[in-house]
Amino acid sequence: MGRLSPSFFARDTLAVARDLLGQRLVRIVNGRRLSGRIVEAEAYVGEDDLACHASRGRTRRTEVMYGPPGHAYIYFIYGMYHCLNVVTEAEGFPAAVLVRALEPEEGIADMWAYRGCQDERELTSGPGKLCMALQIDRRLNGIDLCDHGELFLEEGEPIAPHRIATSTRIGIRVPGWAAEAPWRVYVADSPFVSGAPRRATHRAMR
DNA sequence: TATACGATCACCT
DNA sequence: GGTGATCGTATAC
Repeated sequence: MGRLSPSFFARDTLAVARDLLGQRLVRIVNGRRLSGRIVEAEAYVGEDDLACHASRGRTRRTEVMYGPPGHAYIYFIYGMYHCLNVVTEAEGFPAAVLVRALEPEEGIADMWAYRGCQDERELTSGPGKLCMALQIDRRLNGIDLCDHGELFLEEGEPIAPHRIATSTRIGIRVPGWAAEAPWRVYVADSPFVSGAPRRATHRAMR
């Protein structure tokens, strides 16, 4: 399987978010492959987007988002969870896609152990959950996903456009348009998106 | 140095 | 529907 290349990520962030649906996130742990197809993602775009961590400028934390596309921006949140993003757009412009949910494929037995849950839909149906299931933490912050041995992205089958829906981003409470921007994309009929099962409230993309 | 809070989750009613 | 856990980060003193 081919890996996604830097040119895939050096594009408009919303386009990257949409095109990441169906691609395979792969993590190697103890020589074993843990993987799943991406079914939910969110775009965070530049300093003008108040929901984006870079809205407060360039700091040690946000440094990676200003760097080259295709690198991993991994942050620690709520004292106990990690979230995985992929840096997008040209180097120097801070933007990234948050990977919010996967459909588990390989290494599911290992994911059970790392997650300690009973329902397969709970393994990777949220940004914090998928980082637990795939043993992703800040030690991997800043790595190049296009050239790394233990965390990378492989080409998967594309998702048909009529299966893709959009919504506002989850957990965003900021003033202005950022809270209303429909920059979450997900596979509408997947049981593995966060919060599923849910009623479809947003129309599919054209 | 001190403090408030978050791109979440699990468990409660 | 609601809330506590738990700590790095940004920001204020």
